[in-house]
Parts: sequence; structure tokens; C-alpha cells
Amino acid sequence: MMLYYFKTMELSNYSRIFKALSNEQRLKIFMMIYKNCSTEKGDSIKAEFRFKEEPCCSMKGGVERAFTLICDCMNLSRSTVSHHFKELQNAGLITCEREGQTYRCNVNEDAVQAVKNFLS
Amino acid sequence: MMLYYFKTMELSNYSRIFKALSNEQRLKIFMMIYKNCSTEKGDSIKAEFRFKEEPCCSMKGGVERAFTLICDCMNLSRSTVSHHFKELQNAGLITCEREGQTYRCNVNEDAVQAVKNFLS
DNA sequence: TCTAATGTTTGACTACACTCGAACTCTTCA
DNA sequence: TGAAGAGTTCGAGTGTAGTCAAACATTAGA
Repeated sequence: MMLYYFKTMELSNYSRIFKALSNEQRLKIFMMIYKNCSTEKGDSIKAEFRFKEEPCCSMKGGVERAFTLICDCMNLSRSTVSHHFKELQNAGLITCEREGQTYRCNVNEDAVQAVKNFLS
Repeated sequence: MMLYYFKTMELSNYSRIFKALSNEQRLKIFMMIYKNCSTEKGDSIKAEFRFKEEPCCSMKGGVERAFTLICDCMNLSRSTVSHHFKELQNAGLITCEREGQTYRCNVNEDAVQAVKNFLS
């Protein structure tokens, strides 16, 4: 299920996004992906959001090996991490794809924009 | 319990704010207060966020009679509305005060600013 | 082909969230 | 002083969320 965002988003879509970000572990997962995706410009990533094993990958087409890197950083079982990834996807915040054993994550820019526009 | 916000807010505070906004009813309550508080400039309020009985009050020092107005608009019991107000207060999103029978609500601008700065 | 690594799904457990009605406290007004 | 109005607190019921371990599926490499 993917949501599409328009200029004025429905309240229910906002609450869905906020629900996805309401769990601290999940928020951290999202921030790690977000920060690492938007670092082409070379901003340094705050230690809190850095993957342990860095530099992890090329960020151009999304974060590679995101799942494994996050499992290593956070003290959570793989099934739990899988669940959190799914929640972030269902809220439309990220997209994930596998090609063979390569798991690549991307932030959905429309959703990011919607969050930025909220209250503005 | 009141939270104070600084330039770089803790992740846990963000997740607390998002949790408060993750329930659709509560998000709507917040938006009604927010929109009605920031309307001194005279922007018209979207029908969705308008109190039924309008104009309800003077907005200078916050929304007056917010509790009653919201009970009238939303199909929720007073105890439920009370609970939602408390959650919004605990997250630091609004402040409420009673003077006699006057219940006045205000949006916490620091929290609003924090949300606006998130991801920016 | 066998094995190890990577992620998913399922089932279970615990904790917390949303909601209501009922009983309560204050305040105001008759 | 009594009654009505406004909001809170409490207890209970139902549902959902977060987590894990175990079993599974798929892929890569030996």
C-alpha cells in the first residue's frame, strides 16, 4: 500500500505518518535512513544517526544494506526491525526494494515535504 | 509536566509529540486549537477545523471555551475529550488554564516551531 | 548441492491506548 | 441553599502495538 501526497493532505494521512514516527525506535530508524539518504551534499551526520559501520554504501539510489546496518546498530530482533520497516512503508515514508540480496531503502520525498508543510 | 524545547530537540521528545498527533481525533482537536489561535491575521479557517458555533471567542489570549466547543463538534464523551486535552498538554503542544468556569487553551509556539524544524 | 546469511511470517505475550459511563468537585446562577 | 453546568477521575472493556523466538523462503557462495 502506497500513499500519494498532494498539496493539501488529508488529516488521516497525517495521523498515519505521525503514528509511524511515534515509536522512538522507529523514528530513529527513519532518521538514519533519512539522514544517510540526503547526504550527497556532504553534510556530516550526527553521531546518533550514523550507522556503526561507515561509510556503508553509495547513497545515490538509496541506502544499501539498510536492514542489516540497522539490525547491527539497534538492539532489536530482525523480526522487529522487519515490522518497523513495514510500518514506515505503509505510512508512505520510505520505499524498500530487494534485488537479490541487496536491500535498498529510499525516503519518499513527497511524504517528507508533507511533514515539512504541516503547520506551515 | 511541561517540556521545554531547544534548538536541537531530543528524539524522544519528537516521538512524544508525534504520538500525541498520531490519533486522528486528537490531531483534529489540536488543529482546531492551532488554527483558531493563529487567526489574528484573519486567515479564513478551513471548514474542517472550524468550531460549529463561530465566532466563538476572542483569540488573543488563546481559545476560550475550547473544551465545550470541541465536545459539541466531535462525537466524543467529555471524559474522552478531557483525556485528549491532557495528552496534548503532556506532549507540550498546548497549555490550558481555567479561571472559574472559563477554560482557555493556547498553542505552545516552541513545540510548533520544533515540529516545523523537524526534517529541515 | 550444502550451508550460511538475509529477510519474512506466524503465534504468542505483555503493555498500552481509546473509549465510555458513573461518580465526583467546583463554580455559577436562580 | 439547591440545581445545573463544566471538567476530572476512576474503573472497565476492547482493541492495537511492540517485541521476541521459531519456522520458513530466498539468495549467494563454497
